[in-house]
Amino acid sequence: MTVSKMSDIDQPKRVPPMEAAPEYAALQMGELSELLGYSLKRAQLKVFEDFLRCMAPLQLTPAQFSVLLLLDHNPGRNQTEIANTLGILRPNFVAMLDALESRDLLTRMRSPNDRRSHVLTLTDKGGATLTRAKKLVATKHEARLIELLGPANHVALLGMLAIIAQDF
Amino acid sequence: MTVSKMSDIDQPKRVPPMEAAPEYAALQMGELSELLGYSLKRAQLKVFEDFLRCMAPLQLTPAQFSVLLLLDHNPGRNQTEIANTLGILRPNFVAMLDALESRDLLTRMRSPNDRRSHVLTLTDKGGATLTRAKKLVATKHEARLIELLGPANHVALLGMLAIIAQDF
DNA sequence: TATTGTTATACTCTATAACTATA
DNA sequence: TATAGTTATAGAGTATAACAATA
Repeated sequence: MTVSKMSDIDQPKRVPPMEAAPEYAALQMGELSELLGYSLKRAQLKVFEDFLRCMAPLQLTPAQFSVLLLLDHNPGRNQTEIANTLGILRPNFVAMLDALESRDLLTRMRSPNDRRSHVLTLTDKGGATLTRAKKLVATKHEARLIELLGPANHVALLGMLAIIAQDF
Repeated sequence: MTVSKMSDIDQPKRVPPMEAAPEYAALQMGELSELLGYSLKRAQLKVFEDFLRCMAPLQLTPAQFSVLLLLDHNPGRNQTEIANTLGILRPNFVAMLDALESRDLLTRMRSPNDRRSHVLTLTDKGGATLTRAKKLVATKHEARLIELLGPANHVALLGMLAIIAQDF
C-alpha cells in the first residue's frame, strides 16, 4: 500500500484497474449467464473463498466446520453416520478425522455396544473452537452476504437452494 | 428391475426405501441449514450431476460446454482470454483443449498478428455439437429446474447468484 | 454373511514454477 | 523484458476395492 502526503501534487493518474484489469475487451458470455449451473459454481467458489478468509484465525475449512457442527448437534454418532450425512465417503473421512483429532478438537472412542464403530465426540477445545467459529461465520461471513442481498432475498435464496439440493 | 405377472398373489411388501434409506435416524443439521455455502455446494453438485446425465449422449462436461459456448460467441480469441474469462488457469487449459481438439470440435491456429498466440475456432462438428448441446440443456436440464422452482423464482435465483459471483 | 473403520490407489481439479518461442 | 502456450509437478477432493476386527 503506497501512502502519499496530502500536500503532494496531483498525480497524472490513469483509470485505476479495480481488480486485475485484463488488457483485452470483456468477452460475450452468451447463454452462460442464463445457465444456473455456471452461476451456481461461480457463486459457490466466491462464498467458500470468503468463508476461508473469515475462518483463517481458526484454520477451519467449510468441510471441517460442518463436521464439528454436526458432532455438536448429534452426540454419540459413529463415523459412517456423520460422513453419510455430509456426503463424505467413509474412506475419505478417515484422514479428515485424523487431522481434527490430532488438533485435539474431537475424540474417537470404541463404542461399548458395537466395538466395530467409533463414537465421535467434541473435546472441550473442539466445543470452544466451534463457538468461536460460529461467531466468526455469523458476524463476518453471513452478515456480509445478508447485507449484499437483503435479508428477504437471503432467506429466499436459502430456500431455493435447499429445494434444489433435496428435490432436483 | 423385477417384473411380476398381474395374476401373482400380493407380496408382503415392506415400505420400499425410496432412495438408499439409512438404517439410522436422520441427524440434526443444526446451523448447517442456514449456512449459504453449504446449500450452495450441495445444490451445485446436484445441478452438475444432472447436467452430465442430460449431456451423456454428447459426452460434454459443464466446463467443456462453457468453452464451446464461449468460442461460438467470441471468435478470434486466444487461449489466455478464453481461460481467464472462465476462471481456468492457462496451464490447466492446455489438456482441456487437447481433448476437444482431438475430438475435432475446435482448432488451434497460430495468429498471423502475434505468432505466440493461438486463435481458437469451433469446427463445423464443434458448432453442430454445440447446437445439439444447447438444445439438450434447454429441454432436459433447465426445463426441469424451471419446473421445480417456477419461472419467476428461477430468474430471481439466477440474479442473486450473479450478484454473489460478481460483487461478494 | 454383513458392517465399521481402514488402507491403498486412482482419477479429477486446482495451483505454481519454469521452459520455449515469440514480441 | 514481457507475454502466450506449454510442461512438470504437487496438492486437494473424490471414487472404488479390499482387508481386519467385530457383529
